[in-house]
This record gives sequence, structure tokens and C-alpha cells, in this order.
Amino acid sequence: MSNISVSLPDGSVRDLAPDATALDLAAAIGSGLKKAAVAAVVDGRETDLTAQLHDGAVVSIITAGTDEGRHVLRHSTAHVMAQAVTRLFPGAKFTIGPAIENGFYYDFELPGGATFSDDDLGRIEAEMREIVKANQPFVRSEMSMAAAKELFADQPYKVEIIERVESAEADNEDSAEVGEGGIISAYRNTDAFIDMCVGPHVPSTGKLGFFKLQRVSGAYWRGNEKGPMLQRIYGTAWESKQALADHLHQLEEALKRDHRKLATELDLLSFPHELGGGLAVWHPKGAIVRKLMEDYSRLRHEQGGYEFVYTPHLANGKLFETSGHLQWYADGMYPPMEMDNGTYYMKPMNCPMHCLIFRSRQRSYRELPLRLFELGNVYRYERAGTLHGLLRIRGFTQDDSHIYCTKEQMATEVASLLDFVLSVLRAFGFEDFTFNLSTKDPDKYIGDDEIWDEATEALRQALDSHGLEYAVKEGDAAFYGPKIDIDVRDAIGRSWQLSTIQADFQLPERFGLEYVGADNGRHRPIMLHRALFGSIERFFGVLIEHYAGAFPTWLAPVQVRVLPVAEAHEEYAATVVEALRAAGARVDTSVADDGLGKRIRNAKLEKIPYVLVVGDDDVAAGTVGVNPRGGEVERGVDVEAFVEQFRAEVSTAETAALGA
RNA sequence: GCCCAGAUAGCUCAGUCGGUAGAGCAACGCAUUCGUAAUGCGUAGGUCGUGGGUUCGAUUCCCACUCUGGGCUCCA
Repeated sequence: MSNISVSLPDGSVRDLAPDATALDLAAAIGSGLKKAAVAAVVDGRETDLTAQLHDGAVVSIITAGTDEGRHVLRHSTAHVMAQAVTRLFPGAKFTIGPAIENGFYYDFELPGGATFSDDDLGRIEAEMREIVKANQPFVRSEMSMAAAKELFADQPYKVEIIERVESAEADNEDSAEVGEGGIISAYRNTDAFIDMCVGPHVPSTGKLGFFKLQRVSGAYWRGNEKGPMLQRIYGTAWESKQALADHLHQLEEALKRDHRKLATELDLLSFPHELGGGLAVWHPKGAIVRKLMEDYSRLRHEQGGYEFVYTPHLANGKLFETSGHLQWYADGMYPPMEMDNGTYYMKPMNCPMHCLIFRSRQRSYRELPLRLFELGNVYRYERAGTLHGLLRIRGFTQDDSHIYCTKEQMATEVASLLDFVLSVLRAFGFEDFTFNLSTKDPDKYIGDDEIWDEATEALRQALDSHGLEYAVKEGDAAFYGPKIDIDVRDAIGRSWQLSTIQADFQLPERFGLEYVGADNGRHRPIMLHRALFGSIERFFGVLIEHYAGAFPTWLAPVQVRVLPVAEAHEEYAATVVEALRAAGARVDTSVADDGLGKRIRNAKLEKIPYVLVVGDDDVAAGTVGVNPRGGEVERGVDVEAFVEQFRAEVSTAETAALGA
């Protein structure tokens, strides 16, 4: 047979032996590439390095240090973990084990309903190292579905996946396991371990090794909470020792900005045991930041043409029957309170009460859009296992607004809402958002298709006109209308939804809302639900992590601390404090009982933006020594000059925050 | 709600193979009065999350509950 030729990504062509594999190609190009290679892309499809190439193939090599390469490493490491588990836990059933961001997991069912404990991780990891050392090959094979069912006869979850594929119910997860076209592919490491998988995989386990198992947890089979609870192990895997170390270091760093840790250290708030789960108390230093956030929010809403309302925390159950909450949202509500004249509930949302305000008298089209705003306290009965610091809590405050408008006003209103939302989020230093457009769930919605399309289009246009990238989440809308959700990431990479803009045709209907139009006829308004912070608590939690507790000067609980070098300077320090307080600064002082170095250290740990030191020189010259957070010490700064500079900095930040 | 782990001083943690506990920091007192990230000495502080069980005796072993952490499911 004559040689084959293949082309490379740079357009060059290589001649290879007729039975050459992708690995041979990598070796022919260079030993460095051979070493780094983990898989290949042939004619646009990812394949194993051991796959034989054909004449005319377009080939690129996937190396370990790329996203695709790490994906392969992680997936292969998941197989190694599964093998280790089946060795250590005879009779364990394995289900699926994909690569995920930064790592992988694998779900198992242990014999007799046994569970993993943290101690098992070390044993499993040690077993994995043995498998890596043994340098077992990953050998691909293909078979019919019937043969696969035979082969995996003692792995009921694998059989279930094959059967689902046969009956064409497969979702993406299944396809990742079995491939397409009625052919099942599998990878064998040893005679004792073979796993159904589309691949590709590294040529042998010796290519792996920079991994760490991280945690065990339960996970429902197929994500169905009525299905069996499996045992999941998460791990991380990288292309080098250094990359693994860097990742682990990054996780440690992220932990330092965890809002729960910082909230305790900075004395911002706490979750007293006695109060119950998911309920927080705000300490003075957290409360002042919250007040500033709320003041800012109120100011922006006042400027934005909103009207402020207040509504109670409790309501008669009849209200929530009208709104549909008892029908659709009862699981999320606190249990009822029986009272002499009816059944009462804590409110999980503010919208029903805002609808009552709209309905309290006849409305004219001239009043629309009517924008009702409230910092409304709501209570939701979140399931115990879902609570998470400030980010998932049971009692919280929404910066909530309901906008009543005509159908024609909807598009303009949504577009200006998006401006408003982004401007507010940016004022708090957020730039990295994820936008999601959730569309109609064809199986669960109410209202006319026409108005759904119109509303969805209005949301889409608003996103497009702002040049924003967004993901469309098909079928993720609320039953009453489509929505735009805005997420930000927390310090450890988890994404949290903050803002939401939702269209609603249902509540105006249920509450029989009407306005009198220019035609003197009665019309039904459209309602927009929207929150910018989303929940003040969640927003604050994300904010703490975003700033790592070092709030910008305009938000800092204490902005300036004045430290007299010795007792003799306390009187002068007091005059400096007075001057700053007169300029509107949040300022305090710490007398000379402790050494100066100690007091500076304390101020730094509290992340105070400015530490002012005053001693003999300053008393004589009317100056201060300025030690700014993250900056250089400057001695001999005139008090007036510092006050002016401080005032300017804060007012600039506030002006910027106001979008001026 | 489900799986796993945990709860010891204000904070971070050690400890008790069952005989009622200890450190560092913080607090308080005394001394020190100091020029940019920890001055020294001393004192006080815990019914070991709550309730039950086993035991002569439980902070330790067992059970239940509450709360917390990591996931799953669900969600702002």
C-alpha cells in the first residue's frame, strides 16, 4: 500500500505510513507534541489518538493544556475513578461520569444502599494512582445495542441508557454515553473494567495523574428527586502538577472572599442559631451598607418615575387564591396561620398586593405606565438543604416593582428597564453578567400565543438593541409570561441570579385589572415584574465577595479612622474627626492604649479605606499622615486638603453611581 | 426534602480509647505613650448546639431534633 497524506490546521500536508494513527502523526511532527497530545480531531470529529488515519484526512492534535484537552483528561480520569471504585467496592453499579468545568464526577450505586464517606476518598485516590502507574490502555470497541446490553447485563443503569436510546427518548446526556446510529461504543481498560462511552480518551492511563478527589455527595439518578439517590464523587484534573496546584490555590483564595466568612470577620451580620434557618440579623456595620444601598435604590427609583408603596408582610389566604400562588407556589410558602376570621400567610411575593393598589380605584390610560415600587419583605419556605448564607435565604427584601402598562408600551418599557438595571448594577462595580431569555414552556403556559410571541419579541429586541449576548432558555419561562434573568458569578464560580424582568398577562386577568382607554373603553393592562438587586440580601452577599469585603469608600461602613500616635495627640485627633464628620464622613478613632502598629493592623484588617495618623508634627503643622487602603503612606497632608480630597472622591463615586 | 460531613470560650481550632476541658487571637485590668500591619504581664470567660437513652458516671457511645457546610433537587 502506498502512503497516505493528511492535512494539518496550518494547511500543510504530511505523508504517513498507510496504517498511521493520529499519535504517529503527532510523533512525526515533534516529540513535544507527542507528549502533550491527548486526542485528535479528524475531519471535524474528536477521536482517539490511536485511531487509524485515512488518506486525505484533515487532522488536528488536541493537546493537554487546552480546554478540549483538559476535557479529555477529565473524562478519562472519571473512568479511572470508576474502575477504582469497582475494585474497592465489589458490586458497585456505575452510571454516568462526565467531565465538567474544572473537573469531573461519576455517579455510583453501592451494594446494599451503602454510601461513601469522606474517608473513602483517600482510598479511592490511592487506587487511582495504582491504575495510573499501571499505564492501562484505553481500548475502544463498537458493538450493536443488543451486544451492549449483553455486555452490561450486570449494570442496570447502563442497560437503562441503552434502552432509552433504543426507544428514542435519549437526551444529550445519553448521547454522550453511547454515540449515534445504533452503534454503542465502549472503552476497555482491563478485562475487569469496561465502560460505555463515546470518547475520545487518552491512549493510556499513564497520561493522567494530576488530579484530586474533592467531595462526595448524593445525586438523584437522572436528576429526578423521585428516583434513586446515587453516590457522586467530584474531582478535579489538570494537565500538569502546576496547573492542579494553581487551581487548588485559586479555590483557597476564593474561600477567603466567601461572604459568610467575611460577614463574620467584618461584623456585618449573623445567622443566630436561635432565629432558625435562613434568617439573618444585620449588625450595625452591615446595616449601614444596606442603608446606603437602599438609599441609592430609592433615589434612582425616584428619578426613574417610580411611585413608592408599602404593603404588609401577611395576607389573607384568599388573596393568594386570587393570585394563583396557593395553586402554583404553595410549596414555596410558609405554612398557614389560622386566625379567627380566616387563614393567613406570609407573603412570598409583593405582586398581589401591588395589584390591589392598582385596583383600588379606576385607572386611566393617562396614568400608564404606572410604576409601583417597594422594598418589600417576603418570606419563602426554602427547603432546608437549599439554604446558603445570604445567597439563599428564607426571609429577604426585594427591590420590587410592578409596572402596569399597555401592550403598546411594553417594548419601550422593557428596553428602558434594561438600561435602568444595567446602570444600577454597574454602580456597584459589576460588569460580568450572564443574560438569559426564558421562553414559553409549551406544556405549561396560559394566555394567547400571539401575546406570548409579542412579549418574547419585546424582551429579545431589548437585549439585541443593547448589544447583549444572551442564552435562550427554551421553556424556562414562568407560566404567566417570558422573562429576562441576569446572573453574576460568586467568588467560587457559582452563578447567582440577581435581576429579573418578567412579563405577566396572568395577574391582570386574575385580579380583573382594567384601565379606561382614550376610546373610553375598558382595557386590560400588561404587567411587568422586575427587581434589580433581586434580593437585597443576596445582592449584598455577592457584593461582599465581589469587593472581597473591601467596600469602595462611598459604601464602606467606616470610611476613615484617625489614630493619635500618643495620648498627647488625642485632642488634636478629635478635631480631625470633627472636621471629617462635618464633611459627612463616617469616621472614628482609636486611642493610644495599644501600640500604633497594632491599631493600624486592626484598621487594615477591618478594610477601612483611610487610616490617618496624627503625631507631634501634625499637631504643630495642622496636618495628618494618610495611609490609604492599598496605597502609599503620605506624611504631612494638610487637614483641609484631605477633607476636600475625601469629599471629592466620595461625591465622584456617588455621581458615577448615579450614572451622571 | 434527599446523600455526606460537622457543631467545644466572642473568633479560629486542639482535646477527652467514658472520670464535667485547653491554646492563640479578641475582651477586661495594670504597666507601657509609642510615627505606619501584632508591646509586656495578669484576669475573667465554656451546664462542650438542644432533648432523650445506655452507664456508677456522658462533652465523649447511641437515638431524635435544631443549626451549619459540601452536593442533588428546587429557586431571588
